[in-house]
Amino acid sequence: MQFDASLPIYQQVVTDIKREIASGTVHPGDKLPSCRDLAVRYRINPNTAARVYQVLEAQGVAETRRGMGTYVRDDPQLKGTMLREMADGYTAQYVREMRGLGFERKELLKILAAWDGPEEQTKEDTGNGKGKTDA
Amino acid sequence: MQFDASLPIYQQVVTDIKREIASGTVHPGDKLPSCRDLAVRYRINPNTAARVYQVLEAQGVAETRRGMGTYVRDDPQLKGTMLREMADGYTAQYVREMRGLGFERKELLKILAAWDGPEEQTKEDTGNGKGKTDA
DNA sequence: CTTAGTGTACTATATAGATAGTTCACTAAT
DNA sequence: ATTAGTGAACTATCTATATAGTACACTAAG
Repeated sequence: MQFDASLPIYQQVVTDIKREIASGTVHPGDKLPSCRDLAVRYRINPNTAARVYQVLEAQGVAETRRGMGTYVRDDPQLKGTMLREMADGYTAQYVREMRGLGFERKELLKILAAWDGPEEQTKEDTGNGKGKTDA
Repeated sequence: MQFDASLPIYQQVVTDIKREIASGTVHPGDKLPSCRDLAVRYRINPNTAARVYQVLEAQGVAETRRGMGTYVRDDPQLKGTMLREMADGYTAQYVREMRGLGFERKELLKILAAWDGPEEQTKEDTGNGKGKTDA
């Protein structure tokens, strides 16, 4: 995983773990990696990894048991709640940004329907621009 | 304007000025406020304001003439170029985020079509949650 | 020339973030 | 009791950001 320099690393890792829960890759009750393992996986400092778990616990996403590890909160509704929360957050931000540029919802639908931009780069895909917004 | 603590202020001001150009509030050739005026308008430090113009110049959006001020580059295509650039950037990010949550384009269209969430708060709008994503 | 307004450059201070390294406290297994 | 693995708590250093304040160089207008 590569980090965006304009956002704290620990926040990006927090978001990534929440994404894994929301998308069903990690489940409520699952044990998360130890601070030291997490640091290795994301190539970050163990202190930064510990901070990730402190934030997740503060947000009610994870539970920490000293000496035992950190676990995803065992709440069957957790996945659905987080999926809705994150999707709504992304959508609200997108609509806000596009409105700031002068686009109304109707135009957003047209742009998204025509969107074929950067579809997951693969090895063979040399990534020629292809078509984007023609508005 | 209020700033997001998780992003450098100068970057947020840069984006705001580019948004004004893309949406047609400010036009190519227009004179931008002086560093000191900009600092007053955004309630930031004059040094931070100067940095904003350095970034805008580096990005080819503005031209600085020492002793005279900073101007939006006088290119008739600038507005269109920036509008496309910013809209594509926002859309690409949105699609990427939602795909990470497991949503395909078809679902995005449904979510956006049903979206009525946080429409620009006005004085009368007390901001009750209203309906959001029901996925 | 003088003045006002411009961008630029510098010193200094303060804070947040990230790193490195060490140590401690708790838990489970042996 | 010992050991290994866990989170937590420190000290220290470094960088980026933002602030305050001062000074300088250039431009146009008087």
